[in-house]
Amino acid sequence: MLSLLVIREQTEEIISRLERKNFKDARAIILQVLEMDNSRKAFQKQNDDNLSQQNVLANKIGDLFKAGNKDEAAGAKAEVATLKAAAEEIKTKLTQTETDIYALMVTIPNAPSMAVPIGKTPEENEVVSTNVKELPVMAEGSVPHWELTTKYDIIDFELGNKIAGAGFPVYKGKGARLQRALINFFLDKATAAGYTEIQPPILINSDSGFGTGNLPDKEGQMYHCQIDDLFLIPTAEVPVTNIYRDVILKESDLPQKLTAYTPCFRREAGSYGKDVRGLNRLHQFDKVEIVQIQHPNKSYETLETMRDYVIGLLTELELPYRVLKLCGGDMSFSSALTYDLEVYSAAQQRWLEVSSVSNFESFQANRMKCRFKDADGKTKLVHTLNGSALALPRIVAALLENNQTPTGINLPKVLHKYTGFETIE
RNA sequence: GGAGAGUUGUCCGAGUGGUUGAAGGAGCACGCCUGGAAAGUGUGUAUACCCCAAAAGGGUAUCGAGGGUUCGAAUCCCUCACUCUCCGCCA
Repeated sequence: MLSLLVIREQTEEIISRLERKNFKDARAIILQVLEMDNSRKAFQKQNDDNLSQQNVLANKIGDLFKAGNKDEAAGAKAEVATLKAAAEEIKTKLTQTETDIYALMVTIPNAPSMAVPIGKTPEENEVVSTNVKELPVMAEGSVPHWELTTKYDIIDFELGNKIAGAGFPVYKGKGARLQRALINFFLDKATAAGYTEIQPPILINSDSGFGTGNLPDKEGQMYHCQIDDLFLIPTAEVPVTNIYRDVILKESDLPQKLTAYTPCFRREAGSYGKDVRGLNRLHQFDKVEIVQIQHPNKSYETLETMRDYVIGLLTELELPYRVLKLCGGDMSFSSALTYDLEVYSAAQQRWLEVSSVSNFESFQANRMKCRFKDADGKTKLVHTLNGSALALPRIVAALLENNQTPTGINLPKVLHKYTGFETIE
């Protein structure tokens, strides 16, 4: 969530940034937060003063008892009782105000960077770069990936239905091998780029879910193991970023760069139709994630680096891609600036999102209490960033569709040493 | 799953009701000492919120988490979480 300090100090800026995300009544809500915070301060002052007096009396009573002065001690006890009675009401007001502020704060999305394009729908996202001059047209006889997977018997959706349900495909033979190859390729590349590989838990508790902004309100997106009150991760971002929950780093520790491969689980409640056909949208999928914890002054240049890193992956995979800077209306709740990377599927004649790279600024850090000590010894919130590098299913879909020939699918050269084969036939 | 022990600051570790935010030690930072270093020595070394224009200074809270007893709790009671040991089960 946004930090109250920032809201207080940069009120106008925050309001105009929130308006960029089409956040309704941004001004009214921010001003309300400030007003509530002012009453909170007043209540806290009263409460602290009251407690302070109680402490003074408690010490005095101790001394009186030692001196054997029981009568005076009894008088002081009566005074404390009076203070306590008064404290109860103040304390209630304070707690209530804090609860109200918190309830309001968690509903406020992150304020977008001023670089975010204004807009409401995905059509208003800004294309910032692409390696596609003209949209490729598929050769005659080309088919979408869900036909190819059956033709070559590499992914079995029906079998997955039997075992778990729709959206849980079974990868077989070269299909399974291709998954493993991509995971290794992505992890090797990330390691070479300076990221430390992590294998995190793929179940998380609610504190972790809160830290990255997946809870509250987005429970519906995650699978929940009720007996143990644990959630299956929707992305490695959650366990990996939460490594830094309640941590105070040294300035020299920044940046922290981590990568992790995990399966990801998403309920995708309400999704249906041809957009979810085949590999386009799954309940379980594989993804390699990159995460950075960075100094606030450097987070945006880091975001560019991470975006370019992902572009490098797509280039090596020889896929047609484009990079979008998301407009205010299409951004996630927690993000301050997001680049989406999409690959073109000529067989489906549509762009498929394969990566989302975001700077959360201090939004997650504030929830997680991840801070660093700056040169002056002051404790400040870090900035967190992450990106998919990459999500497998749509990459696989694009690889299959774009590289199909009548006799088989030719895999890009970089993958050969990982797969151990060059074509799927 | 059964039985027992434990959870204190960056770390180790004292502390069973009264200036204990917390002894002592280590580490770290800065200074002195030194030709330089080690040793020695001095000082400092949590987080959040609040008061104060700011600094200085002050207040409140925090000894796993939450609740209770008490004028007063790291210290007593209850609940929960986690860790360790032994037994059982098991990839």
